[in-house]
Amino acid sequence: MHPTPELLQIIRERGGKVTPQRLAIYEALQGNGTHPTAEAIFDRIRAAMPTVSLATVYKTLNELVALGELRRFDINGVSHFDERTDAHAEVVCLKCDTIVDVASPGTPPAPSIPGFEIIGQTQTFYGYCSHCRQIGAGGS
Amino acid sequence: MHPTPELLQIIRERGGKVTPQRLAIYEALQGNGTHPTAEAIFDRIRAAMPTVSLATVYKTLNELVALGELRRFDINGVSHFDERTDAHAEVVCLKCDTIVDVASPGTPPAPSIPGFEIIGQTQTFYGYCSHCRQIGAGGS
DNA sequence: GTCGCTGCAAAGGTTTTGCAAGTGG
DNA sequence: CCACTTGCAAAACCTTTGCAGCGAC
Repeated sequence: MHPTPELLQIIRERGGKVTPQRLAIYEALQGNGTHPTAEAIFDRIRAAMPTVSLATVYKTLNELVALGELRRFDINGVSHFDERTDAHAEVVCLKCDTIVDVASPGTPPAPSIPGFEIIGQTQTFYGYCSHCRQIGAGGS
Repeated sequence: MHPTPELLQIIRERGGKVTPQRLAIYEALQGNGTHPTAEAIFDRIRAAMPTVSLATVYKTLNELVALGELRRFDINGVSHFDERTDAHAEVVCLKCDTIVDVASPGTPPAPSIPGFEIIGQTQTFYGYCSHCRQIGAGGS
């Protein structure tokens, strides 16, 4: 994702408007290695902007996804957003659904599938975070 | 995922019962590189078992996930199920959401995160399949 | 002043749940 | 027979949509 000033320019160039809501959402996304949900972003900006609506957050996030500035993916029926669109690795806790970016242990080469155009990739590691392991993440 | 006979044994050992529904669902999952949705499984077994319900399919699939026999993940708000739980690579079409397993171009080493227990991994490649590219998948 | 954006509330689609009836062991 | 499962339908959940009013430019 581009830094906020560039995002504002992109919006302007497309005939869009720079609103306080967009600004707040862009800022809330910057420097995030935690892949927040729409609701997490919502809560974050509501502190400074109590009247903002969840629908607006969704619209703005989807807009960024359409612009290729954000990657969206679902975990257990909930959408998460990743400001990184380049190849990287992430770790997912199967219990609390927390997702954390990690240093890629080595970018694997892209496979060649005839006719398929690859535009991005991630490595995903599943497991249990230290917090959930202490609570007890094993069977049942 | 284990082959059907072993799955039946696992169910029995846990005090469960071998029902025609479970049998049909296990069979429908075997040899699948396509990561079907619950509804896809539902349609598949309904041909031979018209009275089966979608709720039963969900319950059975979730049961297999809890047993570690199946991996579940969401694409655009819809759950897909993968019979492979080992490290492998897959390709996702961003337009039609089709997911296909591919030969892993090389399994990357797992990163070391203190306290985090890694139990599985996948490499995911995003892009557009040949079919969707012909229709026109670019911006718009 | 215009056009796009916001916020509200209601709709939409998928997945889960509760419970009576059915069935495997 | 008893306990586990099934199937139905309703509930729950997240996300999207429609529209009137507001605000950026």
